[in-house]
Amino acid sequence: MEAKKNTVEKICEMQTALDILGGKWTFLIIYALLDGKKRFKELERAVTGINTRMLVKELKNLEDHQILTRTAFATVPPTVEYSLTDKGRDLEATMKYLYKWTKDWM
Amino acid sequence: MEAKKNTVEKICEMQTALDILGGKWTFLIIYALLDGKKRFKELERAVTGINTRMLVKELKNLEDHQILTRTAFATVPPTVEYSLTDKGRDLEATMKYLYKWTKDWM
DNA sequence: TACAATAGTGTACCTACTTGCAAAAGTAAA
DNA sequence: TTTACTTTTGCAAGTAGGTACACTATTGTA
Repeated sequence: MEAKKNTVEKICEMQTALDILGGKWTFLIIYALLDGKKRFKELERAVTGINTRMLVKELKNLEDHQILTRTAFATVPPTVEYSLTDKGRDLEATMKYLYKWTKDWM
Repeated sequence: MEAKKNTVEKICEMQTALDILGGKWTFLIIYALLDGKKRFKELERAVTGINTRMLVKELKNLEDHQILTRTAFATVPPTVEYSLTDKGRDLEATMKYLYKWTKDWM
C-alpha cells in the first residue's frame, strides 16, 4: 500500500506538468528549440504540419509557463526569437529518451 | 541547413510516436504500470481523475500498439491484468525524466 | 508596379476527444 | 434478500482543441 500511494501521488504531480506539455504540438516545439533559438517562421517550418494559429497559441502557452522566452526586434519585416529557458532546456533528457524510443520502436 | 534538416526529420518521426502517446491520460497510465502489472480497477484508482470510458479506450489503444498486454481470467467477478511489454517498459527512462522535471519545476 | 518576406490577428467552423450515467453478469457476503 | 464486486459497453452530450483562409504593416527587390 505504501509504494502504491507513492505512485498515485507521483501521477497527480505529473498531471500538472502534462496540463502544460500535453498538447498535440508542445513536445515538438520544445524539441525544435533544443538546438538553439529560432524565429517564428523557422519554427513553423521545423514543426511540420502545424499551422500559424496553433503555433502562436502554443508559444504563448509555453511562454506563460516560463518554458521559453520571446524576444521581439523592431526590424522590417519584424523578427521574433524564441528560446528555451533553463526550465525548458531541462526537458532535454526527457525529449532525448523519447526520441530514442521513437527510433527504436516506430 | 544540414543540422536543421535533421531536426525536421526527427520531429516528423516523433509525431508518429506522439500520435500514440500524446493523449491526455496515456503517459500517466504507462507510468502507473512501470512498477508492475495492474488490474483494471487498480489502474482506475491509480490514475486520479480518469473515468472508466477513457481508461478502456486508452488501454485498447495501447494494446493495439503493443505497449501493453491484456490478460483476462475467467474468475467471478472477472479479473483482467494489464502489463507493459518490452516496448512499453522501454519508456521508463522518458517517464522518469519527465517526473524528475515535474518535481524540480512544478 | 507587383511581389515577397515576417509575425502574427480575426473570424468562423468543426470534429474528435472526453465526460456522465446506467446497465450487464455471476457469485459471495451481510 | 439486498448489496457489493469487477470489467466492460451503450448512449447522449459537451467542450476544448485544432483547422482553414484571408488580411495587416512596412520595406526591398525584380
